[in-house]
Amino acid sequence: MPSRRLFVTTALPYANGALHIGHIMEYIQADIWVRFQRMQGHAVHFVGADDAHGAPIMLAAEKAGQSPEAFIGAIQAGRRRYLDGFHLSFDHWHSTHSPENTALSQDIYRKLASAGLIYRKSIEQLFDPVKRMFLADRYIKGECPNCGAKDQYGDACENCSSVYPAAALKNPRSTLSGATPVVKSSEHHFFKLSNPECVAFLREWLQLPGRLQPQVVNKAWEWLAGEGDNALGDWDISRDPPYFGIRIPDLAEEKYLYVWLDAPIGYLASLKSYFDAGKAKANGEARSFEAFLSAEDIEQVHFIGKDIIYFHTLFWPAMLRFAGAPYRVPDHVYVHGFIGVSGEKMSKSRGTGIDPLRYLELGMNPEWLRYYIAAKLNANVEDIDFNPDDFVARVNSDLVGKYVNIASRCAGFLNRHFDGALAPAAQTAQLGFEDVARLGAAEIEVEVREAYEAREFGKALRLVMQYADRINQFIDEHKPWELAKLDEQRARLHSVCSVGMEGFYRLTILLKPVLPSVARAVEDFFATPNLRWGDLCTQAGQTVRARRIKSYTPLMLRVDATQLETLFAPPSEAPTGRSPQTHAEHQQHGSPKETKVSEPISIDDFAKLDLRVAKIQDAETVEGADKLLKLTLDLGGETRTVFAGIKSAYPPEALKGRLTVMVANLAPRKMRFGLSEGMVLAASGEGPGIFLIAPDAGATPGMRVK
RNA sequence: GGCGAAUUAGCUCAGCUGGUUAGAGCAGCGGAAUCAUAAUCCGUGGGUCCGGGGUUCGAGUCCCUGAUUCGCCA
Repeated sequence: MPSRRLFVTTALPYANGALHIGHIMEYIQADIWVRFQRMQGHAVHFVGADDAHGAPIMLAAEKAGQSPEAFIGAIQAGRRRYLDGFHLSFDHWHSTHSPENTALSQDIYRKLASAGLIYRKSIEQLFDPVKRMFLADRYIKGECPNCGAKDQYGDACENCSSVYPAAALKNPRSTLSGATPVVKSSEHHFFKLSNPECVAFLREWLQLPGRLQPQVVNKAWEWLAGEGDNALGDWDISRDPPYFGIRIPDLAEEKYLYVWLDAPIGYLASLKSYFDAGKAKANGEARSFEAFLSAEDIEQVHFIGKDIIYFHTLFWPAMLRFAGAPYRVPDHVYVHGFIGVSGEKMSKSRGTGIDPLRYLELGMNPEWLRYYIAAKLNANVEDIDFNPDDFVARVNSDLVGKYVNIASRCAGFLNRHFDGALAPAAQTAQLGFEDVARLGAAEIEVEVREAYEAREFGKALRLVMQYADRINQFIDEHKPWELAKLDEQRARLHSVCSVGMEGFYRLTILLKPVLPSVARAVEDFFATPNLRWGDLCTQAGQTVRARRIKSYTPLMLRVDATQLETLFAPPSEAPTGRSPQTHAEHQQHGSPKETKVSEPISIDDFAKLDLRVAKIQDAETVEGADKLLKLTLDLGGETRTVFAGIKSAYPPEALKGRLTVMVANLAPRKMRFGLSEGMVLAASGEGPGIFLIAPDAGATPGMRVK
């Protein structure tokens, strides 16, 4: 069988914030697919990188008092914890702010220019005279020219839905400096996407059967085939200084490539860096980066979220196609939906998100999440929902109750009575059991394989769990616990438990793409390293390699409901300006608010907050909660109980008698440990440490903070 | 406003090109078992397939229309 050679990427996370559950979901999806491909014996080169350029990062760094390089460096340094924590098997992780990306981006720019696809045109834009920079629509606010609504962004009105150029806003102001912007013109560089040859190419590229999901083709086709006002426009790919990005080459004037041009090139930059570091060679790829990239036998596969279809199905293939060799167009762009929590869209500020790092810090098993997400994923562009009760039920029932339980219920007998040895195949055959585990696997093997290949993970896992059901039924039917009481049934006992174990072994292979760490433990348990798909041994007469087990220790624990409670406990620290779920932060005007400071609110909004000075009467640890302290707060007459996630920062004794500030009108929240009637304010950042807010001397409990 | 997607049991979801009494897992209920991390096994109730029209011998599946939700566009 000719091995496939795959170059796989996930969307590059924007380097202005921590990874969130949406990123992790995408990485899990891609990682499962990649691990599955590796188990088939295919060569996979799986890379990621940080998307590190653009105005939002420049401004965020400035605000943090850091150089952009230092800022993105700190963000990038934090990635490893997530990638390792969730068993994400990237072969390499790089950054778009790198020599490789500069060289490749400039090379692609030059090639597009010499292909005649880049032209220059002067455009007028609003300019912030204080910050001395041009303002993207997201940095301008004013009154809607149509309905007069206040505080509208520079592109569209949220109130009346009308659209307008930023310059049309009444009383515009820069959200960066507060200054009134002025109109100023500048020469921009455009990529001529409307070029007939380019459009023709895209039509053909989009339509290749199997390249894209049908929904994605339809969407892209809509953009491509638009006419009149909906016609596909050319793409503005330059930015004026100050800008954190890559210089446009061969140009006296200082201009930069728009971040969305160099971001996808980051896929290639990461691959190049991976080759240059010798890792490709170590991974069995002898060719050079250029030779590999342009080779016929390579499949280039991108996993992305639905928010960035536009860039990956229009600009990206067009850029690559018209830049020419050694660049090649993507073979597949696989698109997934978003993940929500309990039916709500993700929102850190509303406390409904799941912080992946917190998940890990609570000691929750990453493979629970991998399994749960896999069980809900299919090949469609559909949003999925994280439902805590569903999560507990699925993980505990499928993984612990069904799968791991099989090993647990057979291992005791095998170790006690047979010193861990599995029964010889011949004996099992003689008793008529030989085919139960093998046939069960054989029946689903092709379907499971095809489901993994097609990213229908939910379907794959449904089939696998059916097989686990069969093995449990088999054990139940033959009742080893009764056989164990009768000496003359020894052979029968041995075979029944061995068949159960062989079923467990095969289940492990089928689940290995999803549960790599459990699989490793099982490989050790059977002393059969590096299980591959072929180890299923589903052909008639085949027996699995494993013939002996070690002593059994629980391979996976049940989800502890208190962990989930804590995971969803309202963050007691101040909201930390997390990035939203989308991967397209730096271009989506729909979600511009999270870069550094939250969207402005009115004084009325603020007035809704009833902040009070509170005296901490009592503070105590909470049994069963790793991070919580139970605080009894005196509001000057009224007493409140609040659970705060500050245990790591403050010993309870140190808090007693202190004054702090609490949100007094926060809706009470029922937690496992009791009712929390508000929250205390504390500061925290990317690094460790939680810092409780305290009023100056003289404040007394019950005073309102405003 | 235009275009598109979604809406199936308490929960999470399957249902391919229209074809017999609409399925699974979990939860529920009733039993069995006690090897196993109270896991497992057997049985069972439960659905105007969002509403309303229509096409058809036959529609969850196709068409029209309305509602809700979510996208994209302008």
